[in-house]
Amino acid sequence: MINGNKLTPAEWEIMDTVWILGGSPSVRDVLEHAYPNGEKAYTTIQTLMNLLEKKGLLTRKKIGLVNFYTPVTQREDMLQRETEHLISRVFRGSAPALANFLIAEEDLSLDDIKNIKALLKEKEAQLKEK
Amino acid sequence: MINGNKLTPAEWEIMDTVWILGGSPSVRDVLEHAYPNGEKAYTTIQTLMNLLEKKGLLTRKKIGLVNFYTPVTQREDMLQRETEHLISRVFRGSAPALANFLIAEEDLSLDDIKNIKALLKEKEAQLKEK
DNA sequence: ATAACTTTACTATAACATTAGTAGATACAC
DNA sequence: GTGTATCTACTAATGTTATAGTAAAGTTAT
Repeated sequence: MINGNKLTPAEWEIMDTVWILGGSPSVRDVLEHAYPNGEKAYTTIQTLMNLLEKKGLLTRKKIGLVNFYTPVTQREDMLQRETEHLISRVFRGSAPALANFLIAEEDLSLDDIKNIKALLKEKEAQLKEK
Repeated sequence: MINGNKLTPAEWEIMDTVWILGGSPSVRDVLEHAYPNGEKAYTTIQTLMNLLEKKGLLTRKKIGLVNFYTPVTQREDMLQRETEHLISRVFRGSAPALANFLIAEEDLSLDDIKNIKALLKEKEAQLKEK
């Protein structure tokens, strides 16, 4: 979990791009992938990525002139973190409440439901095993 | 959905307290419920609640000396808004992805699973009906 | 070896979020 | 009716996030 720093929206966009690109992208890599039409300045991304290094979410290594940034966590860790944040803040700490809400309010197809059911079955078996 | 303004954490705390209290609480009501040990100053809450009025999330009505603030939206609208925000930002727009993650990664009890199954069954019936 | 380009490090600024102080009005207890 | 407390409206200070400019250094193509 690295540390308690919450990712800001701009930071999340950067991290997500880094994860999508995979490996150790440079500032330019991220810029071109995330903002292909110059929506943000090169130096903006640079500043943010250096900030993310300071926060411990990226490490960087200079090769020749260029810095390459490697993510410290997996994207999955962030899913966890963000989901738990939603649950605690909005669903008052209840994961089932979020699950219920999802099923009741979000558009799920019959296929989706089938998948979820299968997953539940698995999970159930797992739990009973103990 | 009122408008595009995203609730900040401090604002969310206020709104949540207003919803919990129900009706049309005053600044003092919110302060005492949310920060019973003087964690924040009266005027801080006041400022925030007036801001929330400006943003269109609360309306206020002065009775005698005191302002009473009424929420414009239901808490459920916010659940929706926040959940969809998470889905789009973190789960790349896929509600089923969040559902899967929830089941796989969050601690659900056998009872929880039973409940979810029941809900799914209902939803399924609903979908097939059409 | 110089001009054009890229990258870095550093700095600046603007916007937004958070917190709270102060002055003046009103209410109330006595 | 005067003192105490409460509330409002207004304003200010501080912190955080987001954006980008500039100067200097490295790279490359001619």
